[in-house]
Amino acid sequence: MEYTVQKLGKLAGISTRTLRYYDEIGILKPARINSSGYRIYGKKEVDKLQQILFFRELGVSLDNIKNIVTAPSFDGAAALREHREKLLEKRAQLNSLIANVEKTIAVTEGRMKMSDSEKFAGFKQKMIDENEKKYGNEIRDKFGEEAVDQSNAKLMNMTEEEYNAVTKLEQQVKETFALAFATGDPSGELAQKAADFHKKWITFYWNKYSKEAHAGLAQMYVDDERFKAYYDKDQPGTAEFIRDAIRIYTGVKE
Amino acid sequence: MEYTVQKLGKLAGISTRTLRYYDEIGILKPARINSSGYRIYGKKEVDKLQQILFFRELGVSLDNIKNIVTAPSFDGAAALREHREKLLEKRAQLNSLIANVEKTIAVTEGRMKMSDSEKFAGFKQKMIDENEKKYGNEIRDKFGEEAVDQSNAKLMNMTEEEYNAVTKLEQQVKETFALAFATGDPSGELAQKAADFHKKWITFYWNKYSKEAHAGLAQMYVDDERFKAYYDKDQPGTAEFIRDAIRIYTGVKE
DNA sequence: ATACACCTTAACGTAACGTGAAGGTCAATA
DNA sequence: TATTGACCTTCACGTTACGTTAAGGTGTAT
Repeated sequence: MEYTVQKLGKLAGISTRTLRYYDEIGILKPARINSSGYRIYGKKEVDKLQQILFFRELGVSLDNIKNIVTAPSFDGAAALREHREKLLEKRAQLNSLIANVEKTIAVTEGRMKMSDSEKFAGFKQKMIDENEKKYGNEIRDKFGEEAVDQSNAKLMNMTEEEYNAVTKLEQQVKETFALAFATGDPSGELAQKAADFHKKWITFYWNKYSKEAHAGLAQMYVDDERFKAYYDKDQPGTAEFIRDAIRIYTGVKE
Repeated sequence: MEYTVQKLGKLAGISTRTLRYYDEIGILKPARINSSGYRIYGKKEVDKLQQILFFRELGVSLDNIKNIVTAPSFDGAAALREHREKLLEKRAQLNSLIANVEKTIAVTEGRMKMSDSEKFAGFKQKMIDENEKKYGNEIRDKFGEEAVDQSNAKLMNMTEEEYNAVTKLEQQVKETFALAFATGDPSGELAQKAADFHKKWITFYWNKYSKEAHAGLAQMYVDDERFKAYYDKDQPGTAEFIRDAIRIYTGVKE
């Protein structure tokens, strides 16, 4: 039995364009081309197409399918296991996406209050994620893997009360430094008060405090472009001001 | 505070290309263009970008984000609820994908036998899905919604034993018709035996049998291109042969 | 003067086809 | 025999959200 594109397409439930595309990318070539240039498929091609569509149903990319169905030595099972990992990852991402979307809906609808502990848990996780994504590498470079993991663990284990405290503290750090910046004096009372807030704030994340680490973090606010951009957002020069204030506060000279 | 593309990009953690693209599609235009043609963003744009990225994180398409952040009257919450539905659908698909992949892995690894009841359940579901996708509309047109739903329900409620029986029967139908086709006589003994197998087979799916419906189904094998393609796969003309045999068997004349 | 870090537009590439457009082939029909 | 009409063919653009050169202008420090 021989098939033209349309016949084979109808048999398999796919379009003729798909068959031409499969020919184009070399995943399924017709058995022969007749004198008019028509693609003619035979029994072997039908079977191969079934295989292709089977894997396609499983969400495998055509590129991978090509390897699976053309190279007889190719380990299809291994490819599928790898594929499974990717799918699981996708699902995990999708789950967290859905959780975030639902959270947002709940908040906008006013069904959930800001102090709601469920939302709180979600926000902590999100905060960790964001921290990791934004600064993860730099912080890891500077303080080592272990310290970051411990910091995250600490954040995860915070109670809601502690979380509220640290959030408030963060706010105070920002505000006080903004006010201090206006004075222009990093050794002034306001700036030193801000540096103290800052110390208390990081103490929530770090399990041990040292003047050196504190001063090091402050220096990073200036050195790392992303930190700097963040702190300089409203007032350019804030990052340097913070570093100077903390240097004075800790007594650590560059 | 004003920003060029790179500064804003670093602040927000995105590339300059992304900012230019957002300008291009009109989702985030710079506050102004300076004398050298540089894009200059202001505070308002920073805030808008934050919004955009927030929704982007939730997996909303830029097209939808555009509506959300540009039209002030646009109902963002409603858009999110719609988005949520899409995500849930995606997850459901992903789940069934993963289940199928795992099933396939298990089978290829020989961990699961063909008679395994878990796999059986999955296959039944897959069979229904495939039937629906391939022939659903045509069958619904001909026999009505209810009949199809009942047929599916019947399939779902089959025991494994029944399932094995129906699978075997299907095999017998195919083989016997193939042999009968070789004789060329639709009224011959073999063809009539095949028609009888076919009757028993469809009885597994239908909750009532009638000669007319049986003959009607047979006619559809010829009329519907996809059925025809399926039955003609190995031997062209098989669909007509089956119809003729069943017409004789049921005694229903066209 | 030159180097270097910025900025610009333009255009291709990505995955897997859908959707025409323009033009040849084949069988049946008026 | 000429003409439909249903096939077939090869381009080639559109889809999403950018990444990635390429070619060329701008700004500033040395």
